[in-house]
Amino acid sequence: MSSIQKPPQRPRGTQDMIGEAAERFDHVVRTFDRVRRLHGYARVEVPVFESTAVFARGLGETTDVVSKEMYSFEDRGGDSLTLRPEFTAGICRAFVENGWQQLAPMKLATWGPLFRYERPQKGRFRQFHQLDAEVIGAGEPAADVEVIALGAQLLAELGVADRVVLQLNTLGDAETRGRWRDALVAHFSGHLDVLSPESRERLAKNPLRILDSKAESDRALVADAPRIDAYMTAEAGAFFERVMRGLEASGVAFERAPALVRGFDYYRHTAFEFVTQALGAQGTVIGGGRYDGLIGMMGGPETPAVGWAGGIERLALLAGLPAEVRMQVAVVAADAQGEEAALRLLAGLRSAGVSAEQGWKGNLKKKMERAGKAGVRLVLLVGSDELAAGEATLKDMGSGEQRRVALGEAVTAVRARLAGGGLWG
RNA sequence: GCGGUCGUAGCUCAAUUGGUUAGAGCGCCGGUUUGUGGUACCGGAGGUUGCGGGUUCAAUCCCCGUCGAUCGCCCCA
Repeated sequence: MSSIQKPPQRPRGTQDMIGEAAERFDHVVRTFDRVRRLHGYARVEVPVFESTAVFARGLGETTDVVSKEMYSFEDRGGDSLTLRPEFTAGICRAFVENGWQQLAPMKLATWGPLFRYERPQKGRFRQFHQLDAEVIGAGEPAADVEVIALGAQLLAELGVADRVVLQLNTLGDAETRGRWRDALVAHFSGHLDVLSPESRERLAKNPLRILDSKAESDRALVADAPRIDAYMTAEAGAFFERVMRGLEASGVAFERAPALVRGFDYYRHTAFEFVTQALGAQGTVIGGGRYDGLIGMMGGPETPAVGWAGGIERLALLAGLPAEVRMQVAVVAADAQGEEAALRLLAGLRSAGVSAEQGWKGNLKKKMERAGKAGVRLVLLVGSDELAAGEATLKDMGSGEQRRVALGEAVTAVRARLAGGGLWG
């Protein structure tokens, strides 16, 4: 007889969550869902996997995500598919495919799992989860302000705003970005001998990246590298100016981060990150920017857009535990005769909107013990004694007091007690 | 993909310079007589020391590999 030799193990970089971790995760998602409604973002659902080309073209062929981190596979029909490594490209694909430009401007929000084949670390997983917000079809700086304000309020509602700062930069328009890039390449190319190996690599792939190099040897070079402001077109400069003014008017604090550069090729103009010191190397909790060229590049109508993604695991690590959610009432049958009455009470409580659990395991003592551990405020007890009088016993687990109530009024009595704080009796 | 640290019960950790039945707290299960929880007392289950090799009379401890976690790099949320 053969048996499984080793119990299966969860794949590297994935997680099983229960208890506190699961509650924190859920708390982030629920807070996001509440706040995005306040801001008028509609829910959008897109597939977890797409044709590989959606991401390969959208993110830029040379980015790490595309060149070595995608979970790509061939399905049985021979098509190359990829588990989504980010949200934006898929949403844009949907926008183009379904002709959503008729609905523009659209404010969309979603959340769910993403996949990247990376070496796991604290706050970095192979299956991870993001919140996502996009404003599509709006080229006005007010849209940038709008979407950033959503992030700011989310952080405030999660109670982490004091540990997170908003770093803001602009990459300018296509012309600005191109000229600045050329200047940077020229600057760094003149000092190849000093440049760190990592940055020499970046020079070819994404020279802007060198600006936030952590290598000691790059520091001096970076310090006198050309700054974007010198290459900014008048239009791009004015745009950024209006974004900053808008944030100030919205009460969103930020700091200018001239070295902030985002990874994917599609970013233009505004780039921003909400960053914390509290999570080590993975300090970016929300990141995003404007990507005016992406939808046109995908074959759709030229459509400006801005958006961001937030790491749920990272936010959950920062945010405190939500207020404890506990069962309000436990219904307990004292003996076999009380079981049906207990089920009736349970159903009555639940349909009246009272969270209720039943004790079904063990003797009465055990059931009470479990009720105590569950932290319920009240216990409704029914057995043959109570039934003989058409009543149930209502017990307050805080004070230990108990009294009889008529079966027909038990639900009302429970609600009054829960709402009340009113005196017993 | 690169470098460092770590891996003992469900959880947090112990175990003298390698030495014989690997311990504790918490948690879990049961009990302290009859229909009542939280505190207290008693008892119990649970570990092939991540896995696989090697050195040794003897390995949780030393060596190698592997898997996983963790810190930094890279990248990014």
